[in-house]
Amino acid sequence: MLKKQLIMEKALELFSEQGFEATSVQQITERCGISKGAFYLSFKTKDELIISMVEHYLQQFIADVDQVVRSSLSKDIILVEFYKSIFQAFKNNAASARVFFNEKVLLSKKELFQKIMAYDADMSKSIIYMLEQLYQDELHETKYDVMYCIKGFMKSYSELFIFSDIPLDLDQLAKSLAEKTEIIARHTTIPFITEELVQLTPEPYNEKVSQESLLELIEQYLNGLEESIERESLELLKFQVENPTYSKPILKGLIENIRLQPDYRWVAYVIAKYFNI
Amino acid sequence: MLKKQLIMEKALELFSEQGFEATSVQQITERCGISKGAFYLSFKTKDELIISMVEHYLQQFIADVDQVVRSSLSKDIILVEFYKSIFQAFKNNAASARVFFNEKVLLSKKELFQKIMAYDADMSKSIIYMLEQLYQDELHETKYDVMYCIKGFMKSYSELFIFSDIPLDLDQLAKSLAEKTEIIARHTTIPFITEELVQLTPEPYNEKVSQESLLELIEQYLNGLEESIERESLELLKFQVENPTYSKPILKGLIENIRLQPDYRWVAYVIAKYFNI
DNA sequence: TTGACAAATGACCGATTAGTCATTAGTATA
DNA sequence: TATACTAATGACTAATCGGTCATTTGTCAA
Repeated sequence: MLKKQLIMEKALELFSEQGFEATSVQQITERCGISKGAFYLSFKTKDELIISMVEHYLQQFIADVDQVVRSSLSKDIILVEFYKSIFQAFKNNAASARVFFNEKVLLSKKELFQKIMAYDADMSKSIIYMLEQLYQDELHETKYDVMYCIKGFMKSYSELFIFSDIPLDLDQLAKSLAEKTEIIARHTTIPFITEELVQLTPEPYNEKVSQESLLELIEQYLNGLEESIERESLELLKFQVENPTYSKPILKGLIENIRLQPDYRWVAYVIAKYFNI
Repeated sequence: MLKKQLIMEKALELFSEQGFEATSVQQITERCGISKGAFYLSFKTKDELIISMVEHYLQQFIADVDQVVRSSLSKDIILVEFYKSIFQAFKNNAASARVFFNEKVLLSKKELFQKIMAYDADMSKSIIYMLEQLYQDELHETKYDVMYCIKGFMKSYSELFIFSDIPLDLDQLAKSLAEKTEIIARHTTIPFITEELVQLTPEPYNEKVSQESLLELIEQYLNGLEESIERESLELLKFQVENPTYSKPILKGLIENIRLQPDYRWVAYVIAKYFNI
């Protein structure tokens, strides 16, 4: 487990410097100070490595954003907090962002392409959820356009984090983009992304979380967790997946316990989705 | 010259299908129906090929956009025409866009990275020029933010062309984005990209066009041009570069002649820049 | 100290790559 | 036809790649 993390860290550095295809397994193992054989004890192939890395990064990102979106923050600050969490993530993981948001070589690997599209759809859903909470019926036809604009702001402004090292005022940035979003939401009258258009775009194949696969996921995360409140919470939740008896508030509380552990936000996100919380 | 074009075309197909690194020179030559040796008569290395392709594509794109921006279209339609030209380019070159706007492997090649940044800066300048024409002093501090938003819209909405084949109404799209741009420009009050921030970002090394290099470029384009009004115009302009005597309107007229030939928009753009037109 | 097992090694393999160059094919001139 | 020149070929090389596996090293309990 630790070896896997080491490899992923060092590989990220190298991919960020040279790109995925241009980095050899040899180079990765050299930087890790391990042998080539040891690499293949952790990952079956080089592709499995990059897939794991992409999943890890995107899962964190999506779970982070979703947490803000589903939080009970008041309407007037939720947009600001939304942007803050996004760019905080960019700042903290500039190297990852460089590799995964840009290196679309990844897209030529069909398995990854599917997954990335699915994660992107998750992100879209979170944004739409936020917009619906914020504006309810005020946005008639322009909901999806506002969502596209938000994603455009993210893409455009994230370059500041990816291509330069200038220290940036995240609060100011978040405020500025929140205002822009607000303005677009309030004033747009000509929609382009209509409901029909959304229907036309092929729904990315989003593995619906089965009870089985969720139990497997939880088991996997339990392995990395020593005796603690978080572990107990996760164990309780595992039983609940098999045999639900607790009320929603209790479930939500248990999930929040898990979310406190940064590396466990993804499993919290998936469980919350499973219980529709 | 023709061989080069053939190679670039077929290579684009393959890169679009498999990515750059995953495509071998062998595959390219096979699809072209030529030998491996013949490839190396046209390009010194595989890298030189991808660099040429990126340059060709970006040059077309930038020259197209700049033409609209510098045109004498009335203020109320220029934004719409601007977006129309951009997405027309995306539509016509979806394959190129797929490869060059996304495959940022390219960025790991430092020479290309520099060039792409320089082209991006050209694009930014065109957009800023347009905004200054449109809003003059009405935009105080938010000029650069509006520019970032425009680039964000481009990035976000271009996905529709890159990841799906749904037929899209370009007019509607252009109108919708023009409205959004207008709204942002009129209402934004909280800037983030300040003049100082722009000063801080390292000016991309933009080869200033020397007389020599311009003459070389013109010569290169003259080779591909048979006897015609366009050729005569370009020849006249060549003499003007060496020894300027004509007035601006005449120069502008000659440049417009060149621009009529689609493949020659780039040289027209560079000459116009040289003469400050 | 021994023996049993797991963890880790790195030499090795077949496949593939970018790039070269001696050779040939094609064409224009005399 | 003979000569001279360029355009084009593809077998070849040296290097590198992802991945394997017989072997060694390290770590336990007995």
